[in-house]
Amino acid sequence: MQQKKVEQLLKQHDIKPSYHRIKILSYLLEKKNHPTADMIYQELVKEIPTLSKTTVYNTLNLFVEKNVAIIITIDENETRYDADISLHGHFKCSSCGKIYDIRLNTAGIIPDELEKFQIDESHIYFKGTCPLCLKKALS
Amino acid sequence: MQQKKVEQLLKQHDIKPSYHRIKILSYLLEKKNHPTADMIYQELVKEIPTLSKTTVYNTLNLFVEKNVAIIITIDENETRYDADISLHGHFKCSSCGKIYDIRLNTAGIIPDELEKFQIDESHIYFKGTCPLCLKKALS
DNA sequence: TAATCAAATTTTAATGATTACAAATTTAAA
DNA sequence: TTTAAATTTGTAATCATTAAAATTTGATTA
Repeated sequence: MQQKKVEQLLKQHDIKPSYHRIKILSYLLEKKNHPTADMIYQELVKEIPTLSKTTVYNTLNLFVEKNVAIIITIDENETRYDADISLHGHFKCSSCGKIYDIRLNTAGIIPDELEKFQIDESHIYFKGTCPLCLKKALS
Repeated sequence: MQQKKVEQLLKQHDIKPSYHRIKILSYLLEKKNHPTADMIYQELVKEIPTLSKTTVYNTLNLFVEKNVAIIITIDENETRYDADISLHGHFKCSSCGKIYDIRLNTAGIIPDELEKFQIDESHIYFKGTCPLCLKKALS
């Protein structure tokens, strides 16, 4: 996605598109790797040597608050971020650590039991071993 | 559940039923409140003044390893535990903090996309406001 | 009963992610 | 150009969890 589009996306969500914010959102949108704050920091600090980790945290918190990104908690003590805010699932491979996006048949996903509940977020994820790692385990 | 049953449950899972382990598992089974390690510690230390928090952590880790309990991660930095190891969902109320168990229609819950994946764990949870808090908000 | 040994528990200290806070810098408006 | 507000930075603090070593417990055997 071009920088222009990223700026627009930020503006649409009421966020002033500063240099760092554009960089961080671009990272999320391009890599689609559900990174931790630290992964983002480690990558961007190469380009922006003055970058502070606090800025990464501040920015991510702002993104979540303004609905530009969502938090994914699959493993304890490992907060990850995703700029795909649509309802979708995840699969984390315990072997290689990769997190896959899973398209869900969202019809009938909300249990009747929750009829009287106000649902703000839905999360579905799986853990196990991905096909690539299963294959490797055989050889 | 009587102590005898709890002891049996531990033995069935290859865990020597020590006093502390029985207490901690009983807590999980009776309260069904998806507690954090600290919640368990704060409650049990009243009865067992010498109890150490490390013991609670050690025990919970053992339970997870031996499949007596599962970890529930809904909010970041808040690891919770559940002795109900069956496939079921959760709802956490952002207002009162309570975590509800949700029975799921498990049929067709696994997406076709994961056919070639080996799935070890499935997690489904929702966040929002529970009926009780919705009602309170009106008055 | 006493001695022995492994398992369980405790204590203390370390780690690592995240946040708090104040200072410095940048941006944008007047 | 000046000034206020927003953003970013740096440092220190916090909190959950784990690591490592010491101690206790409890079962087993001599």
